[in-house]
Amino acid sequence: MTRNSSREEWADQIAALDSAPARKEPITVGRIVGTALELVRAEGFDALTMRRVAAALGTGPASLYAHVRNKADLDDLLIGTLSRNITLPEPDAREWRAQVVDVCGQLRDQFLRHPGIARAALNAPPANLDTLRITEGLLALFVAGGVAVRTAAWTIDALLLYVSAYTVESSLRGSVDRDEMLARLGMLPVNRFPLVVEHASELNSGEGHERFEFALRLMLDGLG
Amino acid sequence: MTRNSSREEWADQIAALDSAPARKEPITVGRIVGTALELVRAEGFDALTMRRVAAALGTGPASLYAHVRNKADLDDLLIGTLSRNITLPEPDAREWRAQVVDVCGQLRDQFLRHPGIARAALNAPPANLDTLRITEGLLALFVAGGVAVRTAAWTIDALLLYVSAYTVESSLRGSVDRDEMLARLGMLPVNRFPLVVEHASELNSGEGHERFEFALRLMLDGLG
DNA sequence: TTCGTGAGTAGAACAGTGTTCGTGTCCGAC
DNA sequence: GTCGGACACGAACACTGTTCTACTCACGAA
Repeated sequence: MTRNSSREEWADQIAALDSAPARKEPITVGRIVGTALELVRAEGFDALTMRRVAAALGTGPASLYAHVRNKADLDDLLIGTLSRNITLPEPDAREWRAQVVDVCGQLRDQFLRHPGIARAALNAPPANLDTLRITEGLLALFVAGGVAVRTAAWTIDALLLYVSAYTVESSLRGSVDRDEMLARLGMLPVNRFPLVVEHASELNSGEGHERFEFALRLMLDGLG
Repeated sequence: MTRNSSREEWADQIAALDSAPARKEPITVGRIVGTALELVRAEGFDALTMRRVAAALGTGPASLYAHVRNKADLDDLLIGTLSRNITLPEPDAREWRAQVVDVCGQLRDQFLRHPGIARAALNAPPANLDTLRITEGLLALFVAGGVAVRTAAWTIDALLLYVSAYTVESSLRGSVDRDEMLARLGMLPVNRFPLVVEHASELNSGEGHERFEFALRLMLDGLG
């Protein structure tokens, strides 16, 4: 050990006075998922890169691959943790439909709180344990409502697909300029788009999540 | 001009005997979209790269940006051309539902023929002229069926979202190992997933596009 | 106490990606 | 015939996910 190297060590130790407490806590899957989720919440799904997560943890991207197989694997973990936040109600045969709508609403809100993450939900494998928990819970609601299992399974499939698609779309149009949209529709040639032009305002109607709940009711009211 | 350079020119001219006819035809938006679509059809949406498209056209990626604003712009053009392939039926009040199902089926097939392109459809701006043509056509069918315009508009929105989500999902699971899936479901703890385990086969049922048509009927049968 | 040993960490690099800059080149209109 | 402007494109930039390869360092065995 030369004098120089001991000097460097000395400097490192001094620098470690600040960074040590951050460096010391080991990298775990939990910390990775946590910072990733926070990153998505703050800057959207496109900002979620291995480098950004690693940097937020004070390290390089290579360190993450000891705990996570892939970026795709990380995505699955994210939607898993999101799914774990969903509370499944005790089935009540008299208002099972409202309970289903509530669960879907929870999912929607979880997804919208983390803009763009629904894209990961569409790509996630259907065998994920946490999403299966939701499927189980929804299935129980349908069974309580007296719906045949096969019908219930297919309806649940459609519902979850719709929730994902809805959240994907509505999280990338951040508060659409409805006026702008109406103006554009107004510019269309009436002979080619008679209905669209005439009912432009109806096409763009729907406050908050009206369209969302409408679609859910559409699928549920035909059952039982 | 040295002798050498004229030699090079000579060599270039000889080489041009083959590449000239390919080089001569100018790059147009149509040729870009065509080769891009063919690329997606052959190798999937992930293989759609500016570089790949440019290479297939015998040039570099920079050349594309004279005709296309973005990759996102190219994606929009692609789903535009796909939408233009949809044939809209003349509304028949007696079987308007079947007509709607048919149009959605055309869309589904177009998307599945180009695996993964549905992801672009979800991100496409709703003001696209070609998709508005489809909206107009569907709206006409609903109006012929006596459905209120606002209800029709919202239902169409839900339908198109579902079609996109369905095709996204079913184009990335290339012929799922249903046996594998059933085996995994069988390994689940019965106390936590009683319904899923018991009805595993029902959960994975559905041949061809049965689930697809079921979901469409689900949304349509509640109307009118 | 000393010595591995193996898991966890991380720097550097690779093959890709979308996109832009500046230079070139060639065709058509004056 | 000459000029101008649209088009084409090589090179480069800032990114991305991922892997290779060293390297540290705490823990248990001899």
